[in-house]
Amino acid sequence: MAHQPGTKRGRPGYDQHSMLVVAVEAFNEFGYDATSIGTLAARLGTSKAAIYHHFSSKEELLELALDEALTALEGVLGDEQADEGTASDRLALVVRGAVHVLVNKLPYVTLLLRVRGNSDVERNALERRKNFDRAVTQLLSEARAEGSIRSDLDPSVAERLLFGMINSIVEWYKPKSPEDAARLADDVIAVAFDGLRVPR
Amino acid sequence: MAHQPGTKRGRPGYDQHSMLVVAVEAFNEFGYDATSIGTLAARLGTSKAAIYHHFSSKEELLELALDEALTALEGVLGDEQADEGTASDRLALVVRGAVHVLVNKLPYVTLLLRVRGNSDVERNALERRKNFDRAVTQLLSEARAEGSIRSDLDPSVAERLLFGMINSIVEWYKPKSPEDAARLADDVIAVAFDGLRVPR
DNA sequence: CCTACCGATCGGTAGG
DNA sequence: CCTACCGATCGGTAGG
Repeated sequence: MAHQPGTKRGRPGYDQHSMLVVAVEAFNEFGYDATSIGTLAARLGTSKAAIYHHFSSKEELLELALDEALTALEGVLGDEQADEGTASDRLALVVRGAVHVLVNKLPYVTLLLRVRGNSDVERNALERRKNFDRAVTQLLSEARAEGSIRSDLDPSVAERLLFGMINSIVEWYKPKSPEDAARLADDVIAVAFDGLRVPR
Repeated sequence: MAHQPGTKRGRPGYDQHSMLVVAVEAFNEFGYDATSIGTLAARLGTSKAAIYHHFSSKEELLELALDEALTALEGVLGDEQADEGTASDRLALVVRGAVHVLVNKLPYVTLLLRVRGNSDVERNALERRKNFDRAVTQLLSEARAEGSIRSDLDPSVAERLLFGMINSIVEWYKPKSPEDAARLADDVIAVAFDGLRVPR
């Protein structure tokens, strides 16, 4: 910020972040490639040049949006590492944290999960996601060594199925109350750890 | 077919289906929108006009590919309805069948799962997916009424989490042997029904 | 921030 | 007369 907080100078237009919010919405609706800067300008009620005032390229919009999601997800791992509990407890903490990030950063995570690696920005984001998945796989291995996670299945397959379930939330979740998000995290943990079958 | 099977006339080029296979690969690699007919022609080693000989539009390529995935998935429901077992048994049959369709029709299902509804063809495909999901939700309700599925969670949330896990397979599965696909189906059923925790 | 544009490439089609 | 194309180019629109 180059000027005092709270003061407004120049036109009462968009700042970088409020423009990013609209852009990410459009990217999720039409797909990143299919969203032209022209379409975006129309949505914002500005010109294309107005967008290039805040961002140097279409890809910078994508990069900033992906970073928002990845920083939040990586933060969940930071919380976990500080914990003193068993691997199983820390795993539950990561699952709960990831569900909350998905819900709180829904549009950014949605965009992240659709990245395919078609550019350096996308490949970099995929690399950060891979590191996250590796850390969770490691946690699953530890929980398995503890005897709290079933041993008849490969930890990396388990990780993919677990986060396949978690990540799919972006496909259908409609933001409601914070209690709703906590309930969803409980449901995910219940299904992931104990399955759909009635608890025996 | 207008001529005898086995006979070849004209150039030994692509037929509609072999061209579709290459197109679907490209759509999954770059995204449907980001894949131009020109790029496709380059991959095929043909001209754009050669593609338009076999397909009336780019969208017809998408439509035929999506239909291949949807027909296979709908077939799984047909198998289930013929079964005489409990709802729980039929649900397991659908899960196993869906995993096999994902593996056997991997590129087509991958494409289907990335459809966002940006055209009539895409919206029609989403409608057929919704009908599939509705049928599975109904099956989960029946299994719950039977007492075989936990009752502390909404059947439609359960369906979304279950198929979120199943569908995520397209993000990482690399086709290997048929035994491998059967093993994957077993793993999915184990995690979905009994969870990651050690069986008590 | 706007208007006025650029080099290039898009999906699709012509005649042969 | 068929299937399977080619070289060239159309009117519009993309990101910048």
